[in-house]
Amino acid sequence: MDSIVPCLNLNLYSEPTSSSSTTIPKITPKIEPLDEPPPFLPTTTYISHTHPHLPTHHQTPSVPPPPEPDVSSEFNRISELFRSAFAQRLQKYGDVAILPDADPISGAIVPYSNPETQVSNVVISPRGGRKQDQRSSELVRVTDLKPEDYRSFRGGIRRTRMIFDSLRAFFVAEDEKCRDLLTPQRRLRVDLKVATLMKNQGLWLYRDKRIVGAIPGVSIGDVFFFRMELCVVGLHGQAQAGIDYVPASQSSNGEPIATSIIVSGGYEDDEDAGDVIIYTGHGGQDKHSRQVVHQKLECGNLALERSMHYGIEVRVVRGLKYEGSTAGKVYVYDGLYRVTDTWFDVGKSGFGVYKFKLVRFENQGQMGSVVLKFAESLRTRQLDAWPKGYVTLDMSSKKENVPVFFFNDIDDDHEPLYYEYLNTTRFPLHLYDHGAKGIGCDCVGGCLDICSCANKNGGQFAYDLNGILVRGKQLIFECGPHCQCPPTCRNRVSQKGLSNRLEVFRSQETGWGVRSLDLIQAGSFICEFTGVVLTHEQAQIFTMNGDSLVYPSRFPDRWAEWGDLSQIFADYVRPAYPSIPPLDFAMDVSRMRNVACYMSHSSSPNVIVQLVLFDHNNISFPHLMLFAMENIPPMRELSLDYGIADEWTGKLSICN
DNA sequence: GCAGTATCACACGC
DNA sequence: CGCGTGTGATACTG
Repeated sequence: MDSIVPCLNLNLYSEPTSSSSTTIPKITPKIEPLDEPPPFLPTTTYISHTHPHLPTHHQTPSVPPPPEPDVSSEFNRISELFRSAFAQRLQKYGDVAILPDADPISGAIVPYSNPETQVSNVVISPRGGRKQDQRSSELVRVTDLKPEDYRSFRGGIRRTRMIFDSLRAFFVAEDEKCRDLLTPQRRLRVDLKVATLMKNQGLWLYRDKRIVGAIPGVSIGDVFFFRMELCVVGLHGQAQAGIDYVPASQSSNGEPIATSIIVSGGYEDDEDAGDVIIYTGHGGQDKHSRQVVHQKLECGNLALERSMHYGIEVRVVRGLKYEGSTAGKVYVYDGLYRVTDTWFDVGKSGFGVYKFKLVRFENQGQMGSVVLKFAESLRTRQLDAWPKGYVTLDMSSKKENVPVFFFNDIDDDHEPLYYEYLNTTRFPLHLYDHGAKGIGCDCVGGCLDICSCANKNGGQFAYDLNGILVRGKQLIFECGPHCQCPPTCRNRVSQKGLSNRLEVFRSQETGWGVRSLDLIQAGSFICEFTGVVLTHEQAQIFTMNGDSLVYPSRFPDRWAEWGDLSQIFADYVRPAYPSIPPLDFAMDVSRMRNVACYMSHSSSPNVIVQLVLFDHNNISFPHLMLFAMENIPPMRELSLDYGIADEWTGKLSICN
C-alpha cells in the first residue's frame, strides 16, 4: 500500500521535475510553454475561471492552452501584483531609517483611525473595485520561481508574519494591562483580533488569486503558531475547517476544487504515514468531535474528490503537538500531495466517512513535521544513540545552560573545537569601575512598568511576559546585577543565555554554519555574539597583526524592522530614546568565541542583532544579542546580515 | 469542557 | 443577475 497508485489521469501530471531542488513537479498539461522559453524561465499556469478550461482527464499535453497571454508576461503581471502589496511597507521602512531623532514622545500608540474608517478604506480594492475582503475565485499556479523572485515573495511573507507577531505581542501586552485594572476577565482571542485587523487593512496575502500548489515565499518546513496565520499567508483559507477549496459556485465548471488540507488528528479514522495519508473527509461530527452521522460527498469532501479527478495538487499542513506554543500545537507546511484514491468507508464510530488517500510528491525536500519529530527525539536520546557526525555533544563544555552540539559528517575538520568557548563578551574592565551607583532599580518584588529600568527603555519593557522581543530598539536596558529585582524578573532575557540547543555544523555549501535542534519562535533570544572587546586603538594594533576582527557597527540596523507597526498605526513612531553614538569597538574572535560567529551571512537573514546593556552602564559598549526574526524550525540554518555590500551566497569567513 | 469567536460557502431576497 | 444579508458548519483557542 505504500506505493503510489496512479489514478486515471495522473500520468499527465507526473512530468519529471527539473534538476532544481526548489522546483515542484509541474502538474498541469497547460504549462507547456508556448514559445519554448528556456526551462528556467518562470512560468505561471493560469487557470482562469473565465476560461472553461479546467484540465480534465480527457486532455493531453497536446491540447492547446487557453488563449492566455504569454506565460512569462503573465508571471510578471502577477509577480508585480504581489510585489505592489508590499511596496508601501517598504516605503515605510525607508522612512523610518532616515527619521531624525526628533520625536521624543513615548510609546503611546493610538490607532490613527477607528476600525470603521479603516474598513471603509479597504473595502474597495484599488484595482477594479472588487471587494477586498472576499477571496478571488481565480485559480493560479506559480511554478519555477527564480531564486530572486522567491526571495522577493519570501520577503513579503516574512514582513506580513512579522506584523502578525508584533501585533500579537502588542495586544497581549494591552490585554495584560487591562487585566490589572478590571475584574478578571476572559482572555482575549488575540490571534483572531490580529487576523481581523490585518484583514481590514488589506494585509492578508494572496487574496486576489487563488493559488493551487506552493505559495510563493512559503517553504516546506515553515512553522506557524496559530491557525489564523495560515489564513493570513494564504496557505489555508479556512479558520477552522480542514479542507480549503474553491467553491462550486466560483469554479469555472461548477465543480469545487480542493487546494489545501490540514492534518491535525481531529478525525479518528485518519492514518498519517507521512508520505501517504489516509485523510478523512469533514462533517458528521458533534460538538465533542464524535462521529454521529454519515458524511456526505459535498463541500470539501466533494472538492477533494474533484481535485483527485483533475489531478490538482493539494497543500498539506500538519498540526503537531508542541508544548512551547500557547495553543499547545504548531502547524507545519509539509508540501504538496496528490489525491490518488477515495472511497466511502465505515469509520470506527460505525458511521460512514469519506476517505482520501494522499501521496506526497517526490523531490520536495524533507517534511517539516519529520524534522520536528526527529529533533524532538534527540532530546531524550542516549549519547551513544546519536546519529553519526556528532563529534561532541557540548562544545561549550557546560559553559552554556544547554549543550552546543558540534556536527561534521563530511570531513575531519574539527577546527571550532580548538577555540576557547566564550559564553559572554569580555569588555574592558574599566567599564565596570563606576560600580553600582544609580544603575539598578529597587524593585525587590519584581519589576513593573514604572520601574527605573523600564523608564530607561522609554517606559515599557522590550519583552513580553514570555521573553519575546516585542519591538527592536537601538539599545535595550535589561535589569542587571545592580538591580534589586529577582533573577526571574521579566526584564532579564538575553543575559540568561541559551535556551535552544544550537549546533555548529559543516556543510558543503556554506562551510561552517549554525542551526538549532529546537524550534525557535520569532522574537525569542537565541544567543550572544561574543568576543573580546577591543577599543578603537587596540583594534588598530590587532589589525596590523592580521587577526580577524568583527566590527559591530557594520551590522545593519535590522532591529528597526522588528516590531514596526507603522503599517497599522500611522503614528507609530520610533522613540528617539535611547539614542546612542555609533559603536566604535571591535571584537576579537581569534582565540575565544562562541557559537554565534559560525553563523552564515545572508542579506535576508532570520536572525537580527539587538544591542543590550545590563552589567555596566556604558552605552558605547553594549552586548550584541541575537534574536530570531522569524520562526526558525529545527535544522534550518541560522543567518545574520553582516552588512556585506555584495550579494553574498556563500559562508562569510568571518572567523578565519 | 465549554463558549465565544473567526471564516466561508451557500441560500435567500431584493 | 449582482449585491447585500443571514445562517449553518467547522480539525480553533483560552
